[in-house]
Amino acid sequence: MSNAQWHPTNYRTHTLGQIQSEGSDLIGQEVTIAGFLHASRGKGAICFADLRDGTGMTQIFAKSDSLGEEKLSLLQSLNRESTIQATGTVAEKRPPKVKEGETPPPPAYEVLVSDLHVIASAEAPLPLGVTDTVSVGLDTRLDNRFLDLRRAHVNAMFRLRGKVLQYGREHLINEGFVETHTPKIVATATEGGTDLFPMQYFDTPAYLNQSPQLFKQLCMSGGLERVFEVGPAFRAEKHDTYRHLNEFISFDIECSWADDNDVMGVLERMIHHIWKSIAHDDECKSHINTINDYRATQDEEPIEVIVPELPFPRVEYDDAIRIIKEKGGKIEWGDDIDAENSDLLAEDLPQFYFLPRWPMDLKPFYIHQVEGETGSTGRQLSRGFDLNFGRDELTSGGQREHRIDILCENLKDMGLDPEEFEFYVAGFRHGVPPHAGWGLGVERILMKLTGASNVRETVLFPRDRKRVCP
RNA sequence: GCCCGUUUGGUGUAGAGGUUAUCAUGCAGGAUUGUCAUUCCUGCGACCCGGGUUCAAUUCCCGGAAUGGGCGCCA
Repeated sequence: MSNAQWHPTNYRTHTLGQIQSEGSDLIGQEVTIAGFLHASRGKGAICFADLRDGTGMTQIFAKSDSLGEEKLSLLQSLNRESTIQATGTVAEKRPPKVKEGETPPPPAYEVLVSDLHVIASAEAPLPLGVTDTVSVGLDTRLDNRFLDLRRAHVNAMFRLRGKVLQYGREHLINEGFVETHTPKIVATATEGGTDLFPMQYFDTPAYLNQSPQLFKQLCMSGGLERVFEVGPAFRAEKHDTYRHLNEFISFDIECSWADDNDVMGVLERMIHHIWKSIAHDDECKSHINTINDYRATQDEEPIEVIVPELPFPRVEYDDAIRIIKEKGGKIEWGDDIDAENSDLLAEDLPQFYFLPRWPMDLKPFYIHQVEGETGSTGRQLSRGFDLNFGRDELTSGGQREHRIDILCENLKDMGLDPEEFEFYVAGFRHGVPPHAGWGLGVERILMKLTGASNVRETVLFPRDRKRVCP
């Protein structure tokens, strides 16, 4: 299952995955394994128990003559999900009976146990069943997330999340980006567009940062050339939807000597790399299969990793408005494109698509504008863009305003005081490269990859309007 | 913030103004079994809170709380 190198630990000589993958070489050998008691069968003179760890499953087989009466009945009386350590010899499992015409499964291996220790017994009943066929409400699941995570398809989701981040990082590093971290505790108020969580920083009022935006830009002024950051962003919006969280992880980049088109290129190449790598990674394929096995029990269509073609379609704002109007959507030039109108737009766009050249009025003060670039109504366009998938916005980005006089004007136009942003504005006073960047919602891209219909599925311990615990 | 829905064993559900409150899963006990999320038998366990209408409310009405969905805003 995993390409990782598993060294023996104090509690086990082999992982359960190793018992299966290296089983033919281990036959007759004594091993010590450990795991969760997934299921057990047999209350008589013998007992079969399935053990599960982070690498796979293995059956242990216990008989009174090899394990002893006392430990056999201990195993038989143990509640499922208890953790145990077992020692015994590896053997090939007897193949299961198969119906005529069916192909027998590949050989599997089991451990004939000679010794057993209960590490931590599980209380019954479980707040939610790890192997139960009954479905469980999201709230119950999140209240008992540690147990929910033991379910195979939920576990697979978070292993895929790690892979998305890994391949994303890998790509950006290959394009010369340096991983950075910017502060999450900030003194200035909002850069616009959202409410912030206030907090007390010793004697000074402060906030949790809504994005690394302003600091990424200072890195450009600092000559770091190309930076990326994977970190939390906090928004105090009281939204309650399938796609919003009050704490989410943003995959952010900022790139010097580049415009909006240049960083759209970085973004589509990175997403292409992530999708392609996942489609070719055996571990990822197995996670996708696990998710699809679960989806089948819920009568949901299987998910498929379709590597998107490069370049992604680009639909400029001006054209988007025209297309939406042609399709009968209610919208005027200058309006934001809401979810319903995005549905109309996405009818002819199966996967990712860029929406470049938004009206300057709809974009934050730090977005660049090129004089003379106006839309069909004659109003000023910006070098800001979105990346959508279907109705959902995954990324917001653009070329940044590096001209200090225009930057200060933009601040004033949006009702902000340049003096409050002095720490930021100062970065433009002593030479600065033209630069561009974007922020990608990790949870949202994971939703697209895994078919999750709620963003909370993609976060271990989601923070939403009603939940700060666990 | 606005609109709509839901709330029944540990979990997920069915249902009705008067029922022994359904089913599955789980749990307990027993039988069986080189099993394959074992099979079979027996048992255990529930109507969100407050007020109102009624002879009678878990069921109808009002309020609250919790929860699900849609919208706005955003990533």
